[in-house]
Amino acid sequence: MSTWNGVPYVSQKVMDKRTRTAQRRRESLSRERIIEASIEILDSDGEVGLTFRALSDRLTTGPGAIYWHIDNKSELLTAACDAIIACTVDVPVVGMPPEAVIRALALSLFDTIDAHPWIGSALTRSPGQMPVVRILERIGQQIRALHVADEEEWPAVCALLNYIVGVGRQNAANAQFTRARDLDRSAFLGSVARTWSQLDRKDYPFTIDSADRLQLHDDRADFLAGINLFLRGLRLSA
Amino acid sequence: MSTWNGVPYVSQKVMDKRTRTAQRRRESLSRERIIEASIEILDSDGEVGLTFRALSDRLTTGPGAIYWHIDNKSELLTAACDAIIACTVDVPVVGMPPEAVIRALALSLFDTIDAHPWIGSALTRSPGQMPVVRILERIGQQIRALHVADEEEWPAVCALLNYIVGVGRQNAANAQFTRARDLDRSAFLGSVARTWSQLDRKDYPFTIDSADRLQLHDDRADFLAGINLFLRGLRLSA
DNA sequence: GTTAAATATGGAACATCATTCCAGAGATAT
DNA sequence: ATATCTCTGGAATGATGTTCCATATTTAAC
Repeated sequence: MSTWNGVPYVSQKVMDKRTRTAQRRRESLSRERIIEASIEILDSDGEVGLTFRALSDRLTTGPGAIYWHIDNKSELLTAACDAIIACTVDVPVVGMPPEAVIRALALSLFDTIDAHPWIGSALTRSPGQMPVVRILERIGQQIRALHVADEEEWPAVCALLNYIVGVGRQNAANAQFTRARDLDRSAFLGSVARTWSQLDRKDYPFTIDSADRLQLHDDRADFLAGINLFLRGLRLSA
Repeated sequence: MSTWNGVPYVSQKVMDKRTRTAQRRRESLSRERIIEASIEILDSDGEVGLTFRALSDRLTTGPGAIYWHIDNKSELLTAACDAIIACTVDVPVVGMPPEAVIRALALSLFDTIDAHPWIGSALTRSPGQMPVVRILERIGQQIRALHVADEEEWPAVCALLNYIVGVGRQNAANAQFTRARDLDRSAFLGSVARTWSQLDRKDYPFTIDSADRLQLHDDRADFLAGINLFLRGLRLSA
């Protein structure tokens, strides 16, 4: 069963058939159910927890049955990611100025990736495909509304998109790094800060001074500050 | 043999002994030689090509011998990444204004990640560790030289760092995606553009209009444009 | 209503990977 | 000379993504 990302992937005919044959299993296997179960596993056990064994256990089936509905693991991750991004990107827009919408959109994405760290890597894995395109489109519409110079439009959207996804991914990596070592956030930051402060001041003056700030800093606030820097730069050019 | 990233990892005593026992193998195995061979494999066959089998074949030894010098694959990737970043970050600074140094630094990193796509993911994998700290320090010093408001300094450095690494990673993912499908860059962009232009204009007006620009755009120029947006925003605040 | 094809299932098998184990070789220290 | 440490490399382990296939169920054709 082949599909294009994010676009309705089952024809109406197939859908009807599947509904009628629901008795084959108590709950018939379907792409939706597989993605749903994948998201549950990803949220509870992280990216490493999603194996075809764990997945077929949860769905009480074998790996072969899953492969009937899904091409491979990469596609599964992208689809799971898209299912969540599709909701995230649906942020109220009514009558807000473009810059406010961009801020809201960015924060919404930040919070979502924070809640589902595995999304970060999934987003990078599938360039030009649905989940990223959803974000691209929303940002693009708002940048257009800002009436930036024509030749600045595309680079600006690219930069924002890359920044948002980039920070999200980094946050995800931090979370994963922390989880893998059975630490919490402050313990993780503490250990990094300790390492930094032991560096040679001659070579790493800035990093050493940053060790303290690192422990106090607020990821979300820093993220927003970066967005604001972008927006300020854009305003100056317009 | 345990080590802290990037800091000299063999005591002088051990080093001496190893030099003396070079006859054990024609070329004695060492952390350096392993990292060197890893970089060669990574550059020629990409991240998926670096397996312990391929590595021990190239070094004509077994996996066990490698594990005597290296803790695990993740550490190996970080070390290989650091070996390259250490050179990359060493960009001439003499008498250039801070903004110019930042631009040079950013472009140097962009080009390096472009030449060694595997660096992109390696950078994200090890938050707070050596390769990233090298970049953090260089950017931090330049932002300091810009005399930004104190509370803006850290967020600005964070944003720049995340942007640079984020774009680098995305570029790497594109390259990997392209390579995995045996395409070249323009073929890849072409297929994405084709997909985009088949979207529903009602929902994706911006993306559809971007399909053409996508094929013509220059990654490096767009990257630099993003850097400039940042710098402009910073200038406005100072 | 019977039959042939299509759809769907799940368990076994396969190839590959990172990693561990271990028997032993070479060098050093006593 | 003997015991200890350093280092090697091949074999074994366990887990993974993916493929294969025998089988069951449903649909389409006659």
